[in-house]
Amino acid sequence: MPDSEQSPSKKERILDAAEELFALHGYDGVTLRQIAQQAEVDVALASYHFGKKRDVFEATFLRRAQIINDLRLKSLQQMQATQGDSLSVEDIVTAFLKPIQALQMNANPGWQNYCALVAYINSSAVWGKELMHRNFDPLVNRYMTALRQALPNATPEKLHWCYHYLSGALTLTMANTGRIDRLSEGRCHSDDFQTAYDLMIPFVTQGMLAVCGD
Amino acid sequence: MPDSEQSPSKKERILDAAEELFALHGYDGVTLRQIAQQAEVDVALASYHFGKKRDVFEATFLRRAQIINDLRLKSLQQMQATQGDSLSVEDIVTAFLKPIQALQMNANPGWQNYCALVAYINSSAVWGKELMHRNFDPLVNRYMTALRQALPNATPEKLHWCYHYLSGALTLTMANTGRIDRLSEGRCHSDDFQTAYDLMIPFVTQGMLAVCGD
DNA sequence: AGTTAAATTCAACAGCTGTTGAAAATCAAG
DNA sequence: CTTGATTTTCAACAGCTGTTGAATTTAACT
Repeated sequence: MPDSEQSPSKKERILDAAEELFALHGYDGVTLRQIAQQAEVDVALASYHFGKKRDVFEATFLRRAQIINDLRLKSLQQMQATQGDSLSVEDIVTAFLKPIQALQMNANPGWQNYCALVAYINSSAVWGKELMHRNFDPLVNRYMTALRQALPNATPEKLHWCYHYLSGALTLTMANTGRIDRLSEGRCHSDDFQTAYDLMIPFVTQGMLAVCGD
Repeated sequence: MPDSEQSPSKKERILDAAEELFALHGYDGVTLRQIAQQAEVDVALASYHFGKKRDVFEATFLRRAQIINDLRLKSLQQMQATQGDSLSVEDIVTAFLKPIQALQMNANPGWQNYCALVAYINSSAVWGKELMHRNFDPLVNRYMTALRQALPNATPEKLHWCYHYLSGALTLTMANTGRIDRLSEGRCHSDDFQTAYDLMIPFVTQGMLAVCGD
């Protein structure tokens, strides 16, 4: 049963609605009834398909997580194929950020909502971080390995803190909160992902070299 | 009526409890009854003192906002007094980050909770950002002015994006989520603010110079 | 068409939510 | 102590919450 060119099933509509609402208001700021209403579906259907409310949230998170991981893995491998086996810091940072930039510039609004959802989970202090650890950290460790090779004199501690800063800048950008629009009085736009990521690459690259370089 | 060396009033206990719980679970993840229970106070007292639930949240946010602004303003002025009128990028970044580092390393746990609360608001996509704009952006603009002088060839757009990256790295650090502990398998600690901010300064400084330097 | 399973809705539940008006307690001042 | 104001509690409200079991519709297959 091909699902291309086909209106999304009710099950998928529930995840679409959950994706948007959870990203905007967080886990506790959304009710199953709001999700059902936006998906034009009965309240009980979410429980039937996914179980408890937390399972709805997890299903929303898991639906696209593997796709992002695959894109980022391919991005790193392709960079290694074209640039040789020893990558520069800029190569690694570029490989890490470009897939996210492409997703957020995508016409499909689902990916924008999903990126904001991941940002919400990443900056959440409670149970959400366990989801991040299980689903994203294995891939992040591949990038950490590449960084260790590009910066052989750096301590693991410094490398992790540098990734932490990258993660923070990336998270706030993915969250797409509109803060920069206000602060810059309209000169910058939260959804100008072209500029956001193109400038983030040299920023993070030189930051890492400053902290971890020889 | 002096309030030093005096056990905190019930009104203050409510704000202390709200500070901790809102920082941990977000606005919708906390009920007035939970706040009242932690403050060992009746439910209705929060409404009596502050009004609606949103007013409790705003009061929690406003209680310490001006103190942070004053500290940061003094920090910038002191840097200008000692370093002369033309500050380096590193001076400005240092003046911006050091007060927060001091607050989070403070023995008073209230400030740690408050820093996490500010991080929550800053990465929230909804009404919270208005609070940030009104209470923090005036001070941030003073720092932006200093940065414009230190980087005269940078466009305002690039400068704002650089501050955005700084803000992201800072927000994730203030949030103190424990993510870095997991990813680094115990090598780094979210609450090692000494290392966190000492490394953030060169990271952000060189990032800004790379994007906005000549 | 008939049968079986899956998908979807309906109806209802016990429990919790923010909020408020009245009662009670505490405090300040004469 | 009496008075009046402020603070704190009590009790209750209407409305919303997640969840579930039964009923109904839709789909799949013979």
